Amino acid sequence: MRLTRYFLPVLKETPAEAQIVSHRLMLRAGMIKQSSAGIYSWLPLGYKVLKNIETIVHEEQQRAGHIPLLMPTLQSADLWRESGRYDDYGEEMLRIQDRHGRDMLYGPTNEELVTDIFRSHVSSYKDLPLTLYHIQWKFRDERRPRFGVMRGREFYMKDGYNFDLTKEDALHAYNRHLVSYLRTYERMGLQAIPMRADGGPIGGDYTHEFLVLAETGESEVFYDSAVTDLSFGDREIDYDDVAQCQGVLEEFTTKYARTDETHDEALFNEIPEERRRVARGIEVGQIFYFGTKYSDALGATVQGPDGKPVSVHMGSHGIGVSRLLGAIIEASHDENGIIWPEGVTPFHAGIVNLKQGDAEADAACEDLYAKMSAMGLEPLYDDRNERAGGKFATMDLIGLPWRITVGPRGLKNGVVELTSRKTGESEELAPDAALNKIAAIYGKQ
RNA sequence: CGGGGCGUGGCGCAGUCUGGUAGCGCACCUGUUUUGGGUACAGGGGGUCGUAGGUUCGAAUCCUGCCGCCCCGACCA
Repeated sequence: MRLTRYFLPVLKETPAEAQIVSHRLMLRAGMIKQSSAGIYSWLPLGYKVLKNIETIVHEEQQRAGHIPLLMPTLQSADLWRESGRYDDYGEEMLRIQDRHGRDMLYGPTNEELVTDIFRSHVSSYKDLPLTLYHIQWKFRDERRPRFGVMRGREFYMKDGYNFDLTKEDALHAYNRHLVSYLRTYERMGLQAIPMRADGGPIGGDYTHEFLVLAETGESEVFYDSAVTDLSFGDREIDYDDVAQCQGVLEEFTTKYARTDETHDEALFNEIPEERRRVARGIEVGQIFYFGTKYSDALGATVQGPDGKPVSVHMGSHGIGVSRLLGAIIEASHDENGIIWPEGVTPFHAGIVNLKQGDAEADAACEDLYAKMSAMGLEPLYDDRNERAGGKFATMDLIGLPWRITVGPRGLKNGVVELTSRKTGESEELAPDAALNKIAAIYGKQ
């Protein structure tokens, strides 16, 4: 993309309403525009990152054998009356009426809808196990939306639901989700620690929240520092292997890691003192096993081998896709702007032309741009007639991991400059060598 | 929902106390200049002062209602 043809409304000054760094940077980098309290338009750059994150979530869900579908945002109140949650959910649920006066609602979650789909079409134990998920906009009418996309009223979320014949099968689904979530967050350059959590209104004995450590996190967390040494890495996983999934769960959840909801001071104090950590975290996902709560309420049963109806065991699992943008920025930025992890960056690299209009510099940039595109990489070429300082400031703000700086001075010696956004380190390389290095980083060679 | 604060060109703000018909910086447009980390100068366009009502010869400014937004707390992906 050429910057002169793009829409990137960056701001030099920070809008007054933004208090935390991710919100400020998202506004300054032209990623979002607030529409009303807790509701945002996603401008091109923000939309691009949102879609990148969504893609990773889709890929990892499907790798784990989960099946995508799409349910509506607007739901009939009838199903919610049937489950008993129409009255229970309270003020956070946005209730509306259609022209016929029928009660509708903007879905805050989808247990009712997905269970309805299930009971309409699944009637035999042979159809199990089944895990359905979707990524869809949700609305929860927060009393006090804040922190930009981290606590919006409208938010984009992956929610999935597993249906199993037995508790054992459902617990394997639980483990499978925990494993797939570890992979998902790592691909985004995040360390998200599974922590024992509280069931809340969804209920359930088994539940973990995934937290990204950040000073601005809303939850207080207590953990053994050994958990931050754990990394999923690129190990092979067979998601059908019950023992392997169970093993990963044990590896990642045995050490003490809890939020303030479930914190146990006595257990915490058993950790060697030098490994005790009290910090803050951003919740970016949660998994539940809740048994037959919804299947009982909504009559989701299958016929077992003996011909008798059995309520299915269910769990639900969520990843806050829109919230993740804020969480990633909270975890990865500096005083000059965002530092995107390579897994989610909106463009693979920036090309800065230090002297727009100089025939040699223009030609070198065009050549880099064409070659990079041919390699399947997406560069952002700053071809504005701006001064170097302005171009560098923009690149730093929007946080592309790599920048190629092209100017007449370097070209005289046959080199361009390749700079890492994260370390700030630069090296001078022949243009093709710089390209090869970027291609290798993104596995395009 | 309790407490606090703020609404003035796209953004950041001054002006409000003490009423006299709107200003600064950034951004934008034109020209000159400059060009390896946000050049300098000159000219220019753009504002129902959140909104409705009231007081007054006269309201951004004083009074009242309403709306919107932000922060702290309690609650939540």
